[in-house]
Amino acid sequence: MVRPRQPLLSRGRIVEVATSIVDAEGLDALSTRRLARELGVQAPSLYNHFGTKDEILDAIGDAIVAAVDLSMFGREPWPDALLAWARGYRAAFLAHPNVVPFLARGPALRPAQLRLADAVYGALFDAGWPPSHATRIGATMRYFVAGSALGSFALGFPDDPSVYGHYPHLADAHRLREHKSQVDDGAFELGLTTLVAGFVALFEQVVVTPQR
Amino acid sequence: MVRPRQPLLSRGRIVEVATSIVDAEGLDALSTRRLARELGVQAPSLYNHFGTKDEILDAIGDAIVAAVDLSMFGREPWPDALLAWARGYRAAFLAHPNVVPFLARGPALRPAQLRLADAVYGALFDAGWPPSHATRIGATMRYFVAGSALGSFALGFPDDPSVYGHYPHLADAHRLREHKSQVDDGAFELGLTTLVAGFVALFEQVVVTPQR
DNA sequence: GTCTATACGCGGATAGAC
DNA sequence: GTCTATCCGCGTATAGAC
Repeated sequence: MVRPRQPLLSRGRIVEVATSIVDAEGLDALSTRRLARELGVQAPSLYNHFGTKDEILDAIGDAIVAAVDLSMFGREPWPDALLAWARGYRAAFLAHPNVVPFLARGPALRPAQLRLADAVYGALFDAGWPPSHATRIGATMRYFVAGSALGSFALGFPDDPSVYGHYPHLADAHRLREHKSQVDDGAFELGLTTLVAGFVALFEQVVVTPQR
Repeated sequence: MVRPRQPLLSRGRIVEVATSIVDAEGLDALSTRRLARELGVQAPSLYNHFGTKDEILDAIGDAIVAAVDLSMFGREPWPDALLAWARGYRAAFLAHPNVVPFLARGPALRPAQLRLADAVYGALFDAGWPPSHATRIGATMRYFVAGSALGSFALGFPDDPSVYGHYPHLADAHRLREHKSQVDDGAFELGLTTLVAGFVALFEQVVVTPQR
């Protein structure tokens, strides 16, 4: 093969192709050899741009989080901003469901996460929430959004009715898969609106009328 | 080696030792060869009891979920039962934090999950919730508990202050790790009590006074 | 600084003997 | 039901060509 004058690889191109492989065929399909082949290159060449395979996966995760819209913070009242942000955050995860299990592997230095935390925390703080409340509300929201993106609730139930013989209350559970989006989206909206409404009520107690 | 009359292996013993390896050293430390060595056996012998390594991991996950206490359902009013169950569910996950990323891989046929879903859904249905609400409340709770068990919020923030130079609102974020339990437990309790309180209010609207 | 060629050790898994 | 022998793909280290 003729060696081109311009580099064949760049971090951006590697992340792009890696994301498409994971999206199409899952995390296990992403090997360094496979990725290199699709990039027209040999596997060790990747190590000129990333130290390890995990760093490539971290970069994929970072790109996904970086795509989350944060523009509502500071432009809308904090409860509306929280709602819009959470919906966008979940949508960004659901666009790359195969990556989510990797994101669950634990904390990593992903700059986009810090930008996001800064925006959420900052909006709550600027609205008048005490720091400890702002932190906990941000964490609570992340727990909920991450959990809802993590795996479909409906898909956890096989559509074979015979599975449910010994579970008296699950006689209709085999139909959950058919109504996947109603179930999953409905549960997300129920939880989201319940949380934000609760925070609005708490705001009244903690910030607006803190005296007895 | 002398061939023993009694089988050396059983599913239970395999799962037990595999769990201890994962708990002590993480998911990556669990290889079939390592597991076999600790069981006093050669790696391929494991395949007489499990079809793949993933089946072993599924069995670990199932054992963890099976340990979640469900006895409060039917014994306590549904809001109290939900609170107690959610705390126990999270505690069961936090007792085996290294397994959680595997559980995030998606739904699998894990019988203990069905038993759990049956208990939660049944308690809500018996309390008077319409099926669609009972389903969504169960899913919402699972999202939240799974998300909060998935990864510490506090540990996502490095304790090196210099990281936060460009994030105006995160000037004190390097101290989050010190207060890990306050942050993580506090956020869990905030979200949990907010959700259940919201469901109690909704119950009033949907079930107690559905007219007008 | 970027890519190729080669190689090491370990992983999951299978086939067949006992 | 467990063993031995073996296969193949994996992440990645290293050396050297350009």
